Amino acid sequence: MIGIIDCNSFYCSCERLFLPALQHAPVVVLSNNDGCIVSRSDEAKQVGVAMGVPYFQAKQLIEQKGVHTFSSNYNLYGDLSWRVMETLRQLLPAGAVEVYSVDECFVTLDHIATDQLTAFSIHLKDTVEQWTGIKVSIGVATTKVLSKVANRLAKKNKAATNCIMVLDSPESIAEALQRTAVEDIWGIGRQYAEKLRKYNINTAFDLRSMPAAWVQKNLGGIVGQRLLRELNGIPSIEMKDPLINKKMIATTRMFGKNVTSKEQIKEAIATYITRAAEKLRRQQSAASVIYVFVIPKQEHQGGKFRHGNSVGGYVHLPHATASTHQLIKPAVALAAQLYQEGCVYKKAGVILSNIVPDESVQGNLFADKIPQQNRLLMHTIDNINFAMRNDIIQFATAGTKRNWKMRQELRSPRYTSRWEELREVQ
DNA sequence: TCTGGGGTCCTAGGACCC
DNA sequence: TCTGGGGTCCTAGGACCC
Repeated sequence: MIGIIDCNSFYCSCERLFLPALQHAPVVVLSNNDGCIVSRSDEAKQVGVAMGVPYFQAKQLIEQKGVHTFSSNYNLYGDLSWRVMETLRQLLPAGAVEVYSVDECFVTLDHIATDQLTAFSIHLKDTVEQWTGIKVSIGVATTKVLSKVANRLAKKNKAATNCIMVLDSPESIAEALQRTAVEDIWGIGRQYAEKLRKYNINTAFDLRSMPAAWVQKNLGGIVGQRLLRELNGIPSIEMKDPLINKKMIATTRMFGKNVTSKEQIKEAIATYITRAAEKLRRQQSAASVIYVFVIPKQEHQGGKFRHGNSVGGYVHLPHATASTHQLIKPAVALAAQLYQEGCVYKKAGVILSNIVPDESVQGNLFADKIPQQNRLLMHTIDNINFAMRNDIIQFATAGTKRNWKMRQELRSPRYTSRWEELREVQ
């Protein structure tokens, strides 16, 4: 059997952990740049704050209902996420935990007898809560998709389920599928949901009984096939090896305010490349393709919000590298090419791809030899930046003023990862 | 006035090969 | 006037996830 373990309102729970007075208060956390609402406590949901709406639209309701608001604090969430996952790794056999996102993981439970699954799930949930202070919900079934169905229902009916649901009989599975709308199935997004509704397929139960050929034709070929098999209890989405490295690494940001000068664009791209290269080195990889893009401000024409069209371009490097300064130069040159005088920019980003393991970087017959002393230099900079604070050492291209940086006006202290921001108790 | 960031997988279609 | 078949590789873009 497979379980999915999911932290309840994760970002909000992290914020509350250090402010116990907010334990039962409505809380929301905003996306980067204080743009949208990305996490809500149950109390915030109850007073009617919707998920994903722009902050400025929800602001009035938030103030009126006394909802506590935080900018996102990824240092804090990342650290607490690690603690939750580490706790689970200690409670389960080696290799049984697949971290799926910052607040979720799949676990294999094949070593637990079927009639013990509920008791064991309670044990996992209680231990995580006791060791980390974070509450989780657990769904268990024969496939990933079905465990997601179980998890969602458990979380929706906390009082009745104690946040745990095990689907271990054909009857319980059928009932759960009947209670799940198509758009709530893992793998069905807006487009597919709309299509399914048109064919009068409204619940997961309806979808499960569709013929394979129909699903193949209408739901993205083999993606749909896999989903259908999973709904029918046949495992078709494998557990992933957590050690597999990323195939692309992106760093992209909205600007805190409108950006118009070429210098600012170049600074931003240099800063993003620095971040992306750090991520690259952390997984001991090197990249040989750099994609750089900028997004101009969209002309306002009423109706639905959308970004302007992204303007971007590639550079293929002669050999893969993880050195910031080897990446920065071509990236900034490309940014300068993309820049257009008189244009107002809202967002920019870099994506590194063609990623290979660092030790097996292919030599290039026609390019100069790779200077090896870079690696030691980069390693030293990473260590100093990690231990002291971000960017105590940085490349000059990245700028010193950075007046384009994102807004984060409501960020809580990084309680668990910075000495100078430790929680103080009088 | 103000709308996030970072990923994965798959498909279709073009270029190119013999 | 007549113009094949089969395959691979690459890229752009779509759909999805949290």
